Amino acid sequence: MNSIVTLVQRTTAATPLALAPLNATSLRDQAYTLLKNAIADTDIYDPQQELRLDERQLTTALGVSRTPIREALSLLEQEGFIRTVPRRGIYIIRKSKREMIEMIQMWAALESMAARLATLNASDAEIAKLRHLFDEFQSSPPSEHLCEYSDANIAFHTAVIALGGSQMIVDATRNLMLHVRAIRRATISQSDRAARSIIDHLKIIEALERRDTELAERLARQHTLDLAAHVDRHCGFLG
Amino acid sequence: MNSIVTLVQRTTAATPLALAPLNATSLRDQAYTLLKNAIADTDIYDPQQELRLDERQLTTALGVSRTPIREALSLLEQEGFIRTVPRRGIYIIRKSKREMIEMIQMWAALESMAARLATLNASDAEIAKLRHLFDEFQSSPPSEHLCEYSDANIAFHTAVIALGGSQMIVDATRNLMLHVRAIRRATISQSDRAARSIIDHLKIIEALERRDTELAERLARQHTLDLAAHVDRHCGFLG
DNA sequence: GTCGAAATCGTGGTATACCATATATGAACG
DNA sequence: CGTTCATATATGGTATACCACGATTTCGAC
Repeated sequence: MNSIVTLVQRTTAATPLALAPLNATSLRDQAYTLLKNAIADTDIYDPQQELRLDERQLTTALGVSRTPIREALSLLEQEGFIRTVPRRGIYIIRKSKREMIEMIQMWAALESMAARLATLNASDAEIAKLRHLFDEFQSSPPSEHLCEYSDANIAFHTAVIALGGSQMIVDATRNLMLHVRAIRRATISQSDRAARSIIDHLKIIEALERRDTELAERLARQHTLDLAAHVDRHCGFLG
Repeated sequence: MNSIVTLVQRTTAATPLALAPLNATSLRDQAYTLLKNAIADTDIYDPQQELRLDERQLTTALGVSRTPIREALSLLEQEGFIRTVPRRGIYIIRKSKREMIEMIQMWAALESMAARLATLNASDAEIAKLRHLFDEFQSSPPSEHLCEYSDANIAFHTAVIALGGSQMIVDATRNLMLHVRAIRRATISQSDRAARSIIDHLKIIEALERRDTELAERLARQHTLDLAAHVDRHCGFLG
């Protein structure tokens, strides 16, 4: 592959918006992002879903050699999204119920710590923005637009974590999110979780506003641990 | 490299103990483990320390080609141990003070969650073993053997996390440990932290034994947050 | 002697060929 | 018809050659 082709490829692929970081990212990173998004958008808990990846096939699909593909797959394997079995293939991992619960518990630990830090470090303005996130959902019951509510739900938790101001926690939570998202989609429509969820969220916001460190931490933790308990009871379809 | 040489290399390198998993690990994984340990054993906060790695140099040192080396380095980069700068080199990362504090806070979040889970799920026998870990240090003051105390200190925290029963938390904490270990080594000898540390640990053990979920969680969190505050005050040598 | 341009070199990124071996396939033999 | 062993094939692992590009050095002009 000569330089012109390489340049064209990079230019076209690295311009999802006009504002590219000026430096073309490596093919490895592009492949990594692409594959990660693809996996995140796949309903891996559909029993019909094909979970096997093929290195050679990906190279032709993405138009690059095996090297950057393999490096990207190595990263995804370390993050627990895929598993490579020598001489068998590369498979997207279906998380077991136990693993899913552990991830939610870990999420609870990190978000509650973020809530604690938020009461100590976040500005009033930042906390106020959090409340605005939910204004639109107070007017109408969430059962009418579950899909948007699910997005707002995720946005709320992401915002709380960002409020904590710890980049380390933000990064650690991002991958957990991708794993848990599929389950959250499935559980939000069950029973009356959406309504209860809003109440919980408002209480968390109030605790943050009052700078009640212990309460905010406890509420954030318990809210997510409730999800873990719910998954434990009602998600038998997980391994 | 022919097959015999490869076989010999694998056999010798994969036998730290007689009980190898029967399947020789890949060169990538061997290089990964080797480099990770090497970095962990390096005093990266010594200003004199050379922090630059060289791919080609590593290949001759380990006797393998660049490919497995590069894949191993990719993993280490994702874990935050190194950073590759195109056309400049690969550098071991020195964590800033802020990053170090964030890691300790994250540690606090995860260990306190593990303590919570331990009160709910661990057996009495497992908790009892935790107390035995510290029997030897009750007889003589820890100031007399700080080095061993530091090891025991790490062993205690690792044991609490294991007691939680969450493999996810155990894995997430393992890398944090490597990063924090260097600092813990430096801080344990300062002031009277060792003595206070033992008192804290005993209180945590008591809470676990009494199955006091909230207390165990709170003590574990506060103990580690104290370390974060200590680093914040006394570790100006960090970036 | 100094500044700048050109050549060289060093380094990470990529492509590709080759290797080892588990699994699959099928033929031969009972 | 079933079992077994040899061959083929597929797949991940590794080695290596090449490339692009920035840093450094070198050399020449002023």
